[in-house]
Amino acid sequence: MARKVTLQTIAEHLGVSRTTVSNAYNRPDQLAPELRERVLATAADLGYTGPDAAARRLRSGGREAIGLLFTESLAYAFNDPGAVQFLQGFSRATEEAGIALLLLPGFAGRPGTTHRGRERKEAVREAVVAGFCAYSLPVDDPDFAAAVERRLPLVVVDEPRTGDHTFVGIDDRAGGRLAAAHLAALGHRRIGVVSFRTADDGYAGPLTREREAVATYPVSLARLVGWREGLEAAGIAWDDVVKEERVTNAPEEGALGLRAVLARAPDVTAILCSTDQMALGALRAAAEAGRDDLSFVGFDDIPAAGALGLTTIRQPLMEKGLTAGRLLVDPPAEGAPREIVLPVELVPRGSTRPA
Amino acid sequence: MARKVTLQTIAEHLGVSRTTVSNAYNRPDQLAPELRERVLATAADLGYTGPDAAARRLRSGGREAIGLLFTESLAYAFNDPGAVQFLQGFSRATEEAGIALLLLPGFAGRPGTTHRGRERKEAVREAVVAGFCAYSLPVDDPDFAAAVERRLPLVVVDEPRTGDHTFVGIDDRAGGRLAAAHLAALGHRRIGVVSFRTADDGYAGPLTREREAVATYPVSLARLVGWREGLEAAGIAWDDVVKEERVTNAPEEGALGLRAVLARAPDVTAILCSTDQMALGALRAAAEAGRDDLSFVGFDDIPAAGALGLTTIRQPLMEKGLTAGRLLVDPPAEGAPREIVLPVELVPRGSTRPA
DNA sequence: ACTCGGTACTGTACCGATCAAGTTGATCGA
DNA sequence: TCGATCAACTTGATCGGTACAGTACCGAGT
Repeated sequence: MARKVTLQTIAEHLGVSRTTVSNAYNRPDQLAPELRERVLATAADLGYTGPDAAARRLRSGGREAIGLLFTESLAYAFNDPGAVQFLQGFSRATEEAGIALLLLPGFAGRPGTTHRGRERKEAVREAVVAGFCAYSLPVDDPDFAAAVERRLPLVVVDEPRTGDHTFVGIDDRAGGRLAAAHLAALGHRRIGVVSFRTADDGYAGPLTREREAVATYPVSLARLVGWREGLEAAGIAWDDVVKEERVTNAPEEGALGLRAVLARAPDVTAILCSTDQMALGALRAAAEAGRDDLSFVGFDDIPAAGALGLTTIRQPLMEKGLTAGRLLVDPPAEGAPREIVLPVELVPRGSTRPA
Repeated sequence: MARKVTLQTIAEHLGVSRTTVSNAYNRPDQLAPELRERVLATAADLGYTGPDAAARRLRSGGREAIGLLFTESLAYAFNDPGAVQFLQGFSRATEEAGIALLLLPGFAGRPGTTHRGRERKEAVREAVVAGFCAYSLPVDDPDFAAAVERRLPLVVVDEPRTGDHTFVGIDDRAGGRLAAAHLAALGHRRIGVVSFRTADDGYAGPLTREREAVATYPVSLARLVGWREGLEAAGIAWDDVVKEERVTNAPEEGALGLRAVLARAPDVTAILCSTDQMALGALRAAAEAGRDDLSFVGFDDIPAAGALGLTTIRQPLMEKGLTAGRLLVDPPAEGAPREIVLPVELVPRGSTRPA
């Protein structure tokens, strides 16, 4: 294959120096307009794609992008209203600073790749960024480890809350308690739970104590614990609660979860869901099954929750993104890592009624 | 300020060579585990952030990201369901190739920046990417010009369709005709139009022939032309149509547009909207004004359109993204630029009724 | 005793540009 | 006529790494 076209190639073609060619691009006032034209023309001829961005960055610096690491595939993230809201806030922060946003590929990988291939880890190592944001990654995520290794400014959103890194999130446990207390106050005693996955093993089915014990998704777990505390405070035993775990945060999964709960315990009167997305699916599945007597509480308060009257625990999704973004755009001076916990709040709507 | 910490710094501290330190990171098998530990330890001490990504990329290559350029601010894009759907498809393509996605900052800029500052142009020049996708940019966009200058693989989505670059889009004009013909077929004769902006001058108000003439947003214009052709084919004069132009693609703007139309022509029976987002706002405003006699047709078929029963022109948003992404992930061999036009289709729903 | 192979490192060139400090030759004011 | 100024380039160093080709040393095989 022919040698790569560089400034040098063009310089030789024209019998001028590299620097002159460089100036044609970066300092038009430094050379004769006529020569500049010729440089640009031969550059076009030779298929030169302009000064190599990596090289010029090495020499001259320039503001760097911020890398963003998602739980799952990007394609999934864009399907998750919560993630999109987060991105909206986050991008506002980077944008205000004139900084680009590098979305790292998720584990979708190319066909032959294993679950979480090395590709993504490589991508993390190669990313030309000034810092990373890890959005809701499980505790044992190897990509998160790769990001930590880069030793760049790092902000963790939601999980994994290591204590060693700047953190932005909410008090999921308190949110869970609010949701459970709300149902209990309405007189519900037979409760079902549709939970987001607790670990990355693809399991779907009854959520056992054993699974709770080894959970690698702290947010899922914290919500579970919150529910438990809220229910127990009202005298409802956790073991009497019918719990179903599903894999992804999508309406269809919520629907499946609800059906599983109803199959095991047709007498439940209220359902706690890990997320609004799942709750909305469960809501629809309940309607389809003719069970419009059920109450539902979600979590997150995505826009659709308001539109469809879902009672939920609100968390400030956009603000979370904005806060995380700002922490990366100009990282605070050294010191103890900051941990920012944003408030949650119960938003009662039509989906919950007295038992 | 102290000299920047590099491989060299660490090498000197330990009395070993640069290469050895480099190997500690990249080829652990090339040195004694014990030494490697020491290298990593002093690196940590000195606050070394690991081998510089730009430098290593310069020397060793590595797969590069794809840059994405949006119409407006990123924060806005994430608020636009159409853009999000596009992103979903696009990211699936890049992800399958294990490539990262670089979202370039929009013109939100930092406080002191002018409308479309140089910052963004700089960002385009500095972006370490293998190619660009321009998503729905106006014809005179300077950032688009900057991207063209980079002479990297470039795919234009929707606009500006230059003829010189690979293009992915739809036949907006045909879509417009379908929408107009649908209303005409239902017997509507007094029609109102709520249009997305035709130029980047911040204008909002009646959409005149003069503005149509100087439009810099070809998609807006094509939809207008399509409506016109469709209506004229049914014997409705374009000048009799009450047209209002609004700035951004958001529900509130659609609501404002509708109110303006009704103020000028309370006797309209149907409304054509440039986008579903605007149509949904208009729909709500109509309900608020007690005008539930009006028919509405949108454009795009975003998810919410289905949920709220809006008649619309469907375009395959996700597929558009997927197609554009694939064209960038492995660019087709040289040759005439490809122009891919995806199909549109009328989706009749509850928002249109006979006059 | 001598080659052989392997381990653990070193030295130097080079990646593709930009930068700071020259070098030229032409123009110009006094 | 002479030095000063300026426009239009060139030279060599440098950015922070990695690749590649050694070198030095050591234990094993014959």
